[in-house]
Amino acid sequence: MKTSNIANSLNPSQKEAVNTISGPVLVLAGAGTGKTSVITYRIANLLENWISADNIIALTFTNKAAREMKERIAKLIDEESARKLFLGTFHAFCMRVLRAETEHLVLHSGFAIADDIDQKGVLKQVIAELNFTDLEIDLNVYKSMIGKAKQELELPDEYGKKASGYFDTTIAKVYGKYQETLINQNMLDFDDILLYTVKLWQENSKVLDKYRDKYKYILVDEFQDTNVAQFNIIKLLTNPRNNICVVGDDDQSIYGWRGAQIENILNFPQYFPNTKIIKLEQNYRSTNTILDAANNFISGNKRRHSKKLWSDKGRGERIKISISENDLGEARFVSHYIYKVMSENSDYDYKDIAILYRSNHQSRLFEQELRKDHIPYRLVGSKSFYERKEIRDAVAYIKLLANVRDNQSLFRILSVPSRGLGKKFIEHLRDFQTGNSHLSLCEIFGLESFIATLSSRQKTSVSDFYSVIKKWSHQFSIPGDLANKTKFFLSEIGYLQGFQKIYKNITEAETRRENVLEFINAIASFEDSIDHAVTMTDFLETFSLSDDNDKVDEEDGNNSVTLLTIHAAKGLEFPCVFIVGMEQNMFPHSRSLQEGDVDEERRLFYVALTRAKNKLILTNAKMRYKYGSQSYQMPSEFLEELPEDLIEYTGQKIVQVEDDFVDNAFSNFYDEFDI
DNA sequence: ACGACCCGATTTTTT
DNA sequence: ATCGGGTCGT
Repeated sequence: MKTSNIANSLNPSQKEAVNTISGPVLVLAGAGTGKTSVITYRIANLLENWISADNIIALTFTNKAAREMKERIAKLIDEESARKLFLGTFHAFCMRVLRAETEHLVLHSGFAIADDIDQKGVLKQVIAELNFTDLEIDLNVYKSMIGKAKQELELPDEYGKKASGYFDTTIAKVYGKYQETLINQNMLDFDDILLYTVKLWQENSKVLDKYRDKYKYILVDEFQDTNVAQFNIIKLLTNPRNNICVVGDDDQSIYGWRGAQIENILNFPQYFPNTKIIKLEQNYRSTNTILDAANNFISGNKRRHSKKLWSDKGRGERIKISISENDLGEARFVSHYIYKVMSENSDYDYKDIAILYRSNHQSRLFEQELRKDHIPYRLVGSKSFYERKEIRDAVAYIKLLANVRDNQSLFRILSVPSRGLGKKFIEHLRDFQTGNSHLSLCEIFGLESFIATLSSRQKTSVSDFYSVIKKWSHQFSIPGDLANKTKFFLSEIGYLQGFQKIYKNITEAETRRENVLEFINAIASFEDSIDHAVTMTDFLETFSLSDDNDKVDEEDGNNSVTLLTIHAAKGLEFPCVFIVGMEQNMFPHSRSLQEGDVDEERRLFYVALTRAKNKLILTNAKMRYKYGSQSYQMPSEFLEELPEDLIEYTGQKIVQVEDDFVDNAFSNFYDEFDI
């Protein structure tokens, strides 16, 4: 890459971010300010300065971000360097470390990643074993408390030691046993991936030094989303050189509920003395009307690095606000408005339009109305192909093969299709294991002494099942030919044959079977994408660590309106954006109002506003059905903070109002709006 | 073992 | 309204 190249394509702040090679750098990259360009050019510039590609590590949160950056970098530098540098997610990087350092871990080689469902299964089992079933603590509470502890690097005994109340001690006990169970099954969960890496490095300086020596230049994307564990990974890796560049936007920190510590970016200059702070404020996306509204709104938040976005895109149109009588009216307004936009602007396509909402369930009415009006749409983040029951079952089968100690997978598929081995049988199996605890449940199937305790019908079932598992786990220990082997295995184990038995509706059975075959195709294309023979463990790891967008076939490079949550919209942009459900308790969400932490909710609105390039339409309804009954809604408090001169109210003549709320006391709240 | 029925919850979800 | 989980009856 030529230095002149940088000069031509970057603005002065971006250049500074690219050219400040050593020492800690904090790049505050507002929405749409060319953050990705900075990271990619910065990497190119490091290489230009004779820094070797394998001394560079760039960490992202999503595979998508990593992929996009790789593509951009590939255009700037030579392919070999692009291959040598590490550019990937925190989790992918840490898995690489853990696989390489397995000897220092409590896990054995070939350990597997427990997904959400596995975690819940293990928890359920643990709670039962501890006789905590009647404690009225929801499974998800255990899960999130344990997750939080792990993200904050607290191991079970530390957590137990500082636990005081009954609640905490209960969580501590479950946490301890949960961890034990996972380890016994040679598994780790997502949070463990980070936790184990930190602990490994903290406890083993030789290992840490190895990685410190290797990765001399560190870049982190979306830094505002890092949690305690991730911050520690960075901090450990960076010392003592401190050649670290983090890029992020505190105003777009919307994952606090998932453990992200906004303090990491707010206090970065304190954590890393002599930090150079670079603000990117020139926006390449939106009109100044939109930016002013966003700037003005977010300046209401106290704890933030101040910045003010601007662009050279002129004033643009005012932001529209539409108030409908009810939720259906709102959906119809949006659908009709889309029609209007499309007919008035020949340069707009359906794909230029997005409908953003706070919670997923809000999509329903919009889908309904868009369908009615024959407007093509696509839903982002709905239940993916891989969440379907039949796919999960198929995955459980191959997970069991790759790791016979995976009890959750065993339980899942033991009765799919039914083999006469049900709840009673599992109980019996568990009892038997108590005396043979060194063996996994699946391995017990091969024990003569166990077979002897079964009825003749069960004997046949168990030995048939076990012999197929045994045969194929041997087959799968040889790398390569995964898709074919999977097909034969699933067939022999009776799964591919069993669909009519599982799903009595014939067409349903056929569809599900086709889905599984499609999944096998996905395995095949994974194999094709790698230039050497791969193992099932390789596939499963890539599968577990990949996000749903990856997994979903990119069938639609199509032209349709996008429906998605604001969270899912982060990082995206659209010429025309609708933000719907602008009502108190919807947005801001009632939960955040109860918990008194509206700042993150405000940042979420900021993210929503800054998605729009030209047209921005905010809508709400005076009444909507909530949980099956009517609820009168007040307008969102956020609307009050939009400067008068940037907005205009838009009529709703096209909306046929079904119900009459004129006498309703709540409608007074709308008097202040001059419609 | 499996399906019918009841109850309760119900924000967001990068890996 | 709707979904998932759990229980109960067959």
